[in-house]
Amino acid sequence: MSAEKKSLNFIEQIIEEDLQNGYTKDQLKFRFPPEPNGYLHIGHASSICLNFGLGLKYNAPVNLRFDDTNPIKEEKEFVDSIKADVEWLGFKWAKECYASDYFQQLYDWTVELIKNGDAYVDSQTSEEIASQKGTPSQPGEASPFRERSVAENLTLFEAMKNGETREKEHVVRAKIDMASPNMLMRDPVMYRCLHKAHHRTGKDWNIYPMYDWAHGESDFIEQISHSFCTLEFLPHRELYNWFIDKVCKPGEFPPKQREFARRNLSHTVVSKRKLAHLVEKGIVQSWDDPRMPTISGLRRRGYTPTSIRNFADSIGIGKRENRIDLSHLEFCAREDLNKTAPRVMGVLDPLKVVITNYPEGKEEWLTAENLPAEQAGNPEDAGERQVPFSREIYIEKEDFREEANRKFFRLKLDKEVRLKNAYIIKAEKAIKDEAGNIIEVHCTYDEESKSGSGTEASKRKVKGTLHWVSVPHAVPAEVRLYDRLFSVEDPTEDKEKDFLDFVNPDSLEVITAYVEPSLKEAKVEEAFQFQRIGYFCVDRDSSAENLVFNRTVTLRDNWKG
RNA sequence: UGGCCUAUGGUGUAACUGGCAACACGUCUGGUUUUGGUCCAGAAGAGUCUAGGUUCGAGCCCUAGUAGGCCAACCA
Repeated sequence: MSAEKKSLNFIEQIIEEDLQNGYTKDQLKFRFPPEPNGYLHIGHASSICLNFGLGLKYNAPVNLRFDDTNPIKEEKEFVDSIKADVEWLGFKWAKECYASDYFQQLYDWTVELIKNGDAYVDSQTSEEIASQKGTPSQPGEASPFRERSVAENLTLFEAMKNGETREKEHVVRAKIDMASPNMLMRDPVMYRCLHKAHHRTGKDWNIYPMYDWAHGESDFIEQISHSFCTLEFLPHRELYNWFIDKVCKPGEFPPKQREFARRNLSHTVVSKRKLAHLVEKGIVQSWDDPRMPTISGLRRRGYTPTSIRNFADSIGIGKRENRIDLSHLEFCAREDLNKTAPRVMGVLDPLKVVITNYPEGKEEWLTAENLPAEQAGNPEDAGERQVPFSREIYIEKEDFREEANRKFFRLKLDKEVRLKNAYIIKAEKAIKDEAGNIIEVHCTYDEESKSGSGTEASKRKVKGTLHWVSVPHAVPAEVRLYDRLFSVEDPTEDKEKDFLDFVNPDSLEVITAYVEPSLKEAKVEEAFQFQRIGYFCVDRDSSAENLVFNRTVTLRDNWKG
């Protein structure tokens, strides 16, 4: 527990001020209100962490509320994926709510509004309504139906509700101000007729409320104290308050909406519509493709809940346009994985090494620790394992050069290098094919130099240490090397071009690697550090016969070789 | 022919009711290291969009510009 006071973001400042100006702590209540029409992405993660984080900080309830007012776009599949994502991130909601739970209440309130002359049924086409709306700089004009009698409005509204009117024939509008500088106040539509089954209410309703006439009221019904949304809803605030004012009786508690800037990430897109496009076009395979910035994609890529929460917390919350560099997300992945991911050895691009003075047919099982001492809080827990060693091993092709300057800490002719957890070897000869490519390296090993043996030879300082895998014991594995999905920081910046023009053609490379046999036991989603290479996790496509690993992120690499 | 929001190192956030710009990522040095990882030590990098004003003093307040964003879906 650190008592040091962290500076508050502007959202927390608002809450603190409210707490000083009359709000009590038990009035505090938040919500995360996704529309179930797609998968959650890293931007939503920010919002989830904000709202649930506030809940944790103030010990206040946080509802998970599905904004399901549009049956044309919404599906149960998305409800389920959203719940799974929020849970996976590690948050618990107080209540699972649905805007559709409030359809009756919304209907009753609308009847009241009509009776009070605050709403009316408009029987024009959407085009007519749009043309009367005016422009941001010119006032709109009133609908010819604006002064319809209360009785007629009520009759029509009832008919709409009962499905006795056609879709598009009528809408209900709030009667506010056609000259308002805020376009949203120019008699916004509250209800439209949709003869479409809803994923929860079935065929009960033929009218569905619009966002503005549902969201604030849902907040009010649930007695949410602070309703946080992204900046594009700022102009909606006036309407939000107008509606709340109509339903909130004296003594009742009106929620307040406040807005923050959505988070953008470099080299990707953070928009449900664009992400859906990537899936539909087959540019990625699914919503949870490991290249997707969706929560399910990041999960499959190997990101941990902790890493995502740390990311959200560390980028903070603000009101200005932003684009967080991908390297910051990657840092968060490494930071967490470094502490927890067992170290293993795998060779991505193999070069065979024959240790000529090692007896043919001999094999040894050497001890390797799963986590370096400095990472293993309790070394007992991390444990150690045995890795097989033999006369023929694979090393990484790039780890051998016939000659190189002294900055090259790896294997070169006539020089020594340490094999991690094993022996010190010296390169004697490079074997080449007719084209001159090195296809094999012959080495000798120092039998006395075995790691952990405690001999003088084992303690010798050699500058380089290489990872390796014994050839006869090597397990082939499919490894999916992922890179940024887009080759530019902001694929949407160039308005002349389609964002798809900037897709990185090399965002996925599939290779066969050779890994140590202990990995045969690896379970789906388990994360490992392939030493000297990066963090990898077991993909859900993996099986005992065909291991599949996803590269989450490479290790940081300071070598400018 | 409008209204609203925003403007701090390369990036993202800070700077309590005005008191000589901080933290993280990234970059660069050096040390440690059986991972060119981790860890440790250090450095460079903004004088806070511009111009005025208020003030003993302004990134914070005021005015006017400039730039970017949002607003005219029976979407959310």
